Amino acid sequence: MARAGVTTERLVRAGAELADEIGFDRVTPSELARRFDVKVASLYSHVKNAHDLRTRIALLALDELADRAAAALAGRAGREALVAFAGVYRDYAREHPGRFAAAQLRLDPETAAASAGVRHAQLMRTILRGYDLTGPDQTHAVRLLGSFFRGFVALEADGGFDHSPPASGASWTRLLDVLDSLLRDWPRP
Amino acid sequence: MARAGVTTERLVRAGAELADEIGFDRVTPSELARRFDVKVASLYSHVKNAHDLRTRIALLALDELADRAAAALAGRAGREALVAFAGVYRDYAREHPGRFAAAQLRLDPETAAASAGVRHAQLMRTILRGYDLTGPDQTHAVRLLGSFFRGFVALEADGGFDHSPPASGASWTRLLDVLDSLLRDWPRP
DNA sequence: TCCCCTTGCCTAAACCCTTTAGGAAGTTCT
DNA sequence: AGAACTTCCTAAAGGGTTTAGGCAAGGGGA
Repeated sequence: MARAGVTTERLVRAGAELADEIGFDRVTPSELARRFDVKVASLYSHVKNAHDLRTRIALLALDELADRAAAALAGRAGREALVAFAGVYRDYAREHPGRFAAAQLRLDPETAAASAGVRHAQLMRTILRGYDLTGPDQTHAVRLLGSFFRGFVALEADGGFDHSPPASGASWTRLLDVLDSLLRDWPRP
Repeated sequence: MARAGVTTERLVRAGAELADEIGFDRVTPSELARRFDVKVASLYSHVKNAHDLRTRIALLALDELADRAAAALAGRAGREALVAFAGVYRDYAREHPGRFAAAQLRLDPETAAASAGVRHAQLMRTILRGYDLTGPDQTHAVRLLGSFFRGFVALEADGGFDHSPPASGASWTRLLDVLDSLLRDWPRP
């Protein structure tokens, strides 16, 4: 009987595609098996279980995102870096809604520690090198940016900005300006 | 045969409790039926289907949140209002993680329009009455606050701030100060 | 080349969740 | 009490998840 050539690698990659097509929550071993024209049970040699599959997709997404962010930040600083990083983040969410949803899967602490989430934190600190922030306030600023990016993109994805002007893109651009200004002129405690 | 006294109301309320106990994604008709000591099929007289149940829980959470926010904002303005609103939001997420997750369920446009989400937007505008913001920048500011609140609380819930100091609470307090300062001194375009 | 061993995929089966159809028992109103 | 309605039930179909056990394809070694 001919082999379909399923591997963990290909499974995860296909799962990511599938997530972008039909939504991360509908990515199931069953659906994937259908796509590979293989019986469901066959997947369980490559992936521990459904949760394992979803976790691997999440890790893939985090990795891709960190790769793009790193590329975008190369050679930039300050405002330019901020805008570049933010653009990567938002574009990824729009191009790959399923992967982006996956990236927000809650990971258990050990998995999270080994994930690209750590790289993300590092990259954010890189952005701030262009501004004059030190000590705890640097961490606070990282958290402000991270929260804003994540919150904005999530709200946008949920259509939260659709039913009143201005368009979400206008807010995005303007708010990046505002944040740049805030970082340059960070209030003293 | 004795009746269990199931109603849509009690079902949704129990579903919300359940969400806080075991997570919103694990709230299922089956689990609820077990809690009410009733056969699963019996629920379908009170609730259209699983999705309907989840939507109702989401609407309940949005309503509760708006109620609390409205109460907290009464008689406050400016910085005080900002801190009060933010506190309500974060406390609710910590006290009721399942309900909070439910509140972020993606609703179809009609349902969303009829939800308390609209009240939320209104309340945020109330906060800004204490600051000197008009026109599009007022909307941008609302979106900044909404994105930050949502993003921060989500990241905090996912344990994103757990593995490096300072504690997330310190960032929260400090960042509210920073945002207050930003709103008072909003940069010109 | 032949054998063997690993590995990929299969069948079978158990279990749980969702949803619909149709029926019986309890409740309410007249 | 009888009619009408509501609540809850049984039965059954349809999927998704997961494990156990088996057959055969493909690669490595004698």
